Amino acid sequence: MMAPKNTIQQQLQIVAQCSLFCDLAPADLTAVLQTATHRHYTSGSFIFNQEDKANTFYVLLAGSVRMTQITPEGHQIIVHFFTPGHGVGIIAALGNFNYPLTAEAVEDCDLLVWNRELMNHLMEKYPKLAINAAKMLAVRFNELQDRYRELATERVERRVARTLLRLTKQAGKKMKDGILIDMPLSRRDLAEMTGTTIYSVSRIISKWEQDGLVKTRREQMTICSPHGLVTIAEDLPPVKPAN
Amino acid sequence: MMAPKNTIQQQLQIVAQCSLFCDLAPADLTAVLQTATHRHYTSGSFIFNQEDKANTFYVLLAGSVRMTQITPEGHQIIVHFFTPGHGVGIIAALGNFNYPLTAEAVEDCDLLVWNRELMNHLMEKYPKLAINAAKMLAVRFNELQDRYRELATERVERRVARTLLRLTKQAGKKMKDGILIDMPLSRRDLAEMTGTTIYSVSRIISKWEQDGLVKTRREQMTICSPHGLVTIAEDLPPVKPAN
DNA sequence: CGCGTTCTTGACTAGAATCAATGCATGTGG
DNA sequence: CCACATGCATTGATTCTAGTCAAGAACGCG
Repeated sequence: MMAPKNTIQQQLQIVAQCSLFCDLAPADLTAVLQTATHRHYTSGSFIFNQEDKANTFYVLLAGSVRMTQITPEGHQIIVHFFTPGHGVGIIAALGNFNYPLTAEAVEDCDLLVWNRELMNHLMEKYPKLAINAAKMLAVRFNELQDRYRELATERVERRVARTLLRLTKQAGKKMKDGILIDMPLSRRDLAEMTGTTIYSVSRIISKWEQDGLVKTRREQMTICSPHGLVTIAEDLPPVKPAN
Repeated sequence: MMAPKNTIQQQLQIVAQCSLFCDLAPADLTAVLQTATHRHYTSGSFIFNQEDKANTFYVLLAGSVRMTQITPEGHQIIVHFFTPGHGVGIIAALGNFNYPLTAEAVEDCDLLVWNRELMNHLMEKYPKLAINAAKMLAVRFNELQDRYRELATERVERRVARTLLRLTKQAGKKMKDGILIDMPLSRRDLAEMTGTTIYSVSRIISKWEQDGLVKTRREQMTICSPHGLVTIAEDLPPVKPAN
C-alpha cells in the first residue's frame, strides 16, 4: 500500500548482511530474493497470530516487531523484539507447526515474505541457506537460554537492568542526555519481558530515576548511566569506595 | 574401551529414527554414519565442559545425559536431560562458539561422534541434514520457550509437577505401583530443573507423598497418580466434587 | 475539556528463599 | 560387624522479595 521506508537498494544491503543470507554466492542470493514478495504492515497491525498455521516466513527490513505469547490463564509474556535484518516466524515455518506466538508491528514495518514450502525447496537447492538458518536458530537458542537462566536465578531488579541494556544494544539511539530506546516501551512491556508485574517495574524505575540512572516519559525511556545499570545487572557493589 | 550396550544393528535403528537423520536416502544415511566415530562414557564422566571450544557433535545412542549450566555466582541450573536418539552439543557446534553448558553422563552412555567441520561439509553435501538439524533445533527452541513461559508465570508447585510429568514421558518405566522415573534423580536435580531450592522441592514432594501421589527413595521417584500431578500442573481443582 | 491509558504509590499478603538443626541412607575402613 | 564419615533429605523458624489490591495522579488524545 504505502511506499517502503528505504529504497530497494538499501533493503538489499540489509538483507545481504542478514545472517540468513551471508556467505551465499551473489548469484544465488539474487535468485533467492527474486522469489520473495514484499509486504508492509502499519504500526499496531498483526503479522500473524498465535495458533495460526505457520506457512509463511518473513525477514524484517524496516521497523520493529514484538513477539508475544499468551498463556491459557491470560498471562502475556513478551518473548522477543525484532529489529531489521532478523527472520520472523522462521522457527514455526521450519518445524511446520502453528505459530506459538503472535507477531505485532510496533512501528511501520517492511518485510520480505516467502511461502513455507518454497523456502523448503530453496533450502534443498542452496544448503548454505539451511545451514545459515540453523546457525541463526542456534544463536537465538542461546539467547533464550541465557534469559531462562536469568529468570531462574536472578532478582527482578537485575533482570530489568539486563533487559534495558539489551534494548539499548538493539534499539539504542545516542542523544545528548543519554541513550534513548527508540521504540514505544511501556512499563507493561518491561514487565512482560522480565517476568514480573508492572508494579514492580514501576517501583524499580522510579528508584533509578531518583538516582539519575534513567529518564522516562510515557512509553519512553532514556538511559543516562549505562554503567550504573551494568553495576546493577552484574550485581557489583555500587559506587561506594568501601566494599 | 568397553563394548557398547546395544548391537550395531540396534544402534542403527535408533539413529534412523532420530529426527536428525529421518527422510535421508538410505545410501546417504550409511555414508553419513560411516564418517562417525563411536565413544563410550561411563556414568559420572563429562562429555564436555562449559566454555570448552565446541568442535564436536554427538548423537546419543544409549544412556542419559544431563546438561547443566553454572552462573558466575555459582548457581547451577539443569537445562535438559537427553535420552537416546537426541543430538548433544549440536547447537554450539553449529554456531561455532564455546559450549554454553556442561554435558555429564548420568548413566553409562554410547555416543556417535562427528567433528564440527566434517558435519558442516556433510550438511553442504546433504541439505536434508541441515534442514533436519534446523527442524530439530526449532522443536527444542519451542520446548525451551514453553519452559521459559512457565518459569515466568507459574508457581513452584506447578513447575515441579510439570517437570515430573515430562520426565515420566522421557524416562518413565511402568511398574506395578506406578511409573518409575528410570534415572538417578535427586531433590537437587529437581530444584535445578525448576528454578527453585531443594527445600521447596522437598516440602512439595513430602506433601505429595502424604497424599499418595508419589513414592520416593533416595534419588528415585515413582509417580503413583499421574492424573493427580496433571491436576496440579494444570491447576485444576482437586478431586473434590464442589468447585 | 473529559476520557481512557499509563504510571505511581501505599498497605497488605503470600509464596518462597534462607538459615539451622537433625534424621536417614549408603558406603568405608578399622 | 560396628563406628564413622558423607551426602541426601526433611522440617521448623524466620525473613524478605515480589505479588496483589486499591486509589489516585499524570499524561495524551479526540
